[in-house]
Amino acid sequence: MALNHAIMTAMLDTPTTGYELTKRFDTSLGFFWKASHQQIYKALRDLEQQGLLFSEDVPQAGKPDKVVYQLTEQGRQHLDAWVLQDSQVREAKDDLFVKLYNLNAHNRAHLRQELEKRAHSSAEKLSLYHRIRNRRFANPANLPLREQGIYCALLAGIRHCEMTLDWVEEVTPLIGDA
Amino acid sequence: MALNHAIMTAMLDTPTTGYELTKRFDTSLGFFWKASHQQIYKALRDLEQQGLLFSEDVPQAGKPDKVVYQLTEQGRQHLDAWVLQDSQVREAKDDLFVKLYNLNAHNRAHLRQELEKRAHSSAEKLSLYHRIRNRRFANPANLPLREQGIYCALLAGIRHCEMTLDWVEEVTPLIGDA
DNA sequence: CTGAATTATGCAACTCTTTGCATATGTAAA
DNA sequence: TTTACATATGCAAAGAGTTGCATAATTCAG
Repeated sequence: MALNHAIMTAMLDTPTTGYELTKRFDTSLGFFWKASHQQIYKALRDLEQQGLLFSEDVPQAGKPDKVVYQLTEQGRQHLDAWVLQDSQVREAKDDLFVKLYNLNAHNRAHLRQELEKRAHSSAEKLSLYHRIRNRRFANPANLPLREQGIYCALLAGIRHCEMTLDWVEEVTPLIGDA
Repeated sequence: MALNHAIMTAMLDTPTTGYELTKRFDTSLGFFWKASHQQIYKALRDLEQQGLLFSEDVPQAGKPDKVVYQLTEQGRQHLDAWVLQDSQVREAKDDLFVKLYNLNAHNRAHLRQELEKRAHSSAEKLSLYHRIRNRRFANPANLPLREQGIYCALLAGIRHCEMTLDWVEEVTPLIGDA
């Protein structure tokens, strides 16, 4: 159950609320692990019950009150131990490839559009990744080790987007008819 | 529920048993969509109940009897319609990236090993993909359209493996300490 | 003939994810 | 002042996937 570990990872530095996590899971770590707010709030409660997090109710003026969670020492140890476990690769499941197996004259125009959409969203994400790299990783060699790890993940994201763009450019003519 | 569609896709050409599908989901379509035999047999029964497949019991000599499923006309139409729907991109969830966010002096050696393992399995898969390309797609321009679609998917697989190999090579020194 | 492997299928429990619905407070614009 | 938006949290049902267990026929090696 890596969602729990992703959540704990997101809390390594700073105590956080479910709401903030939800937003962060749309960026940064969220590039590699998506989760809905329903999942997150549930996971936070579960993790607290397991003693891996603890929470404080924080009343706020001008906003609804919030619940701030942070890692316990046990949580930190649990996370450390998890990182040292072997990870099994869970292959991506992607509709688009299944659909490509169905390519025919009747759906080729649609599938070309899907490829374009894919390229478009890759291009957008790529430019976001570039902005992050320029802002946060301008001089990667001098970063603390953990930041380097995050940088490695970012580089994977960048490469993935670039690959998708190249691939779409390569295969669009194969699908042809435009 | 794209598993159902993946199964129907795998049956476009030939009637098939759950057992054969299970094996095929370790290759070909299975590169892009994994499923266990428990999932597959269940899905086959469900699809038959929905009228998208129909089955024949085939007694065999020298082996246990089998149940051969094939697409109904309704199933074919359903699949066609599904291909024309917009597909939402379900991002890959990958432990390894979450773990990289936890990089520290204590786990760097382990994470370097994980990267190596990843590179190794990518290299293996890549050589398998190359074999498939040479055997089945030596002259892609002359293939029927549907085969071209399959070829596009294969090219994505190839690029993905290559990307992974390049990425591991790039980031291994960043993790360093070896 | 016994035990292992292959072919062939299935149930049940559990975990994980998605989807739809729900609630409550406060701010800012129309 | 009504409406929309952002903040902040949650329940419940359904769908999808994993894991463990189970069965049964046949072949083949030892």
